[in-house]
Amino acid sequence: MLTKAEKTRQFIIEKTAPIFNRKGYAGTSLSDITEATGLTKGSIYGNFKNKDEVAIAAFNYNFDLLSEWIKEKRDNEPDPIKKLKIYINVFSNFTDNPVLRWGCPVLNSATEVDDTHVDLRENVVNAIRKWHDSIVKVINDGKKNGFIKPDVDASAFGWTLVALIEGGVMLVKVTGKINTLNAAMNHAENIIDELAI
Amino acid sequence: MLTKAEKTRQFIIEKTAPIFNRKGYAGTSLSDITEATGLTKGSIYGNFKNKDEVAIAAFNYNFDLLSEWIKEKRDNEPDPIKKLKIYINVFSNFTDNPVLRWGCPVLNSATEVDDTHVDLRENVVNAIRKWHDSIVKVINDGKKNGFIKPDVDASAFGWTLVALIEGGVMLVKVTGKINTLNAAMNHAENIIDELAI
DNA sequence: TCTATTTTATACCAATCGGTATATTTTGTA
DNA sequence: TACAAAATATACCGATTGGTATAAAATAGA
Repeated sequence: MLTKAEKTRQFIIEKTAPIFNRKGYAGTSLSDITEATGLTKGSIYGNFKNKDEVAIAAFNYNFDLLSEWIKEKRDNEPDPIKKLKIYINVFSNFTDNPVLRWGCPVLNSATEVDDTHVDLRENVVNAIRKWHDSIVKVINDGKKNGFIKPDVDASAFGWTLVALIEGGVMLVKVTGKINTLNAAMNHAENIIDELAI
Repeated sequence: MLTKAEKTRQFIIEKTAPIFNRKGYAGTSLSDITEATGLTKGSIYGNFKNKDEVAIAAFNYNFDLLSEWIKEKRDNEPDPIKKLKIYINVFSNFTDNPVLRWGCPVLNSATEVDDTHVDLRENVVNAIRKWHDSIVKVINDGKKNGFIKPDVDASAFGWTLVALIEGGVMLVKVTGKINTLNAAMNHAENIIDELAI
């Protein structure tokens, strides 16, 4: 059974995760946190060491939520080509996703995090690596099962795909023009199709 | 002749531009500005209305510096395919560039700027548009002169290229692994080659 | 139900934030 | 060189920042 504190901790994470994603680490203040939760500073600091710890928990919560969203759709799809297109689909329809609606946590955190927030940075790098690994795995499985060309550089393709997605998300977020993201995602779909044997 | 104030204004911009690029708008404080310039608040506010105005001037200074860096190399190159590859080359060797060494101003500002900083946002959007336009122009000129396939969607290609570049820059900045950017840039080179007739 | 422990609230801290009124200094010109 | 105007420095403002010591309240086990 969850103790009161564990429940409160989870409650704080859930309530502040969207705020950290939207306003960033530096942009989210303690008063933002107390306001969103209805709790006081004493309660926040009783459950977290400092703001960094809340930020890290919030980032991981956001990333896990997004990963789960993708994983569900991906696992229902046997064809590796279609598996890869799930990523494109999710980000193309980013407004449907409760996390992405307020921006991509990876992109938002990645640009903000500098050398002063070492712990948060480590978590972001780890998240990106997990994401990349999941793409590489789909490709390698696809090779094994004869769906994807054996000479494809899975790692390089993975980074290219992530770059296209994140760059596209950045463009649509700042310009407000969906065609910017669409252009990048259409291209991504094309290069995914070219992986097929 | 430049008045004293005009010279000071320029001096403030030059000294703070790298800081705004590295630490972001919210992350750069007035004391960062006074420290970097050796001036006092009074002098800063005598030449700028507020911090926003300094941030905007710094962003435009960074972007113009980067644009000029690219334009010089691009104008020396008659072949449109090679012209396009200049963009890739500049970002691949981002450590050589005095602006990019501290991050891409477009990427850094784009993710941070929200609805509260309308003016800065407008400047960022404008910069991205200029960048996109310059790519579109190279492609259209290339079509006219028979170097580039006539059925290429110049606008879509431009957004795809920008997405690849910015996504790649984000990846290398946060992971510290150059192969992430290289993968995206190698792919970009390939799709540029495919434009050729 | 009593009590020890955990959890939350209150009240405060020094430091820093962006910004401004005013005094001082520097500048360009007559 | 004198003097008005422009530019810079000083000293301050209230608000907010992240954080903490301690008191009050809620919880859980006996």
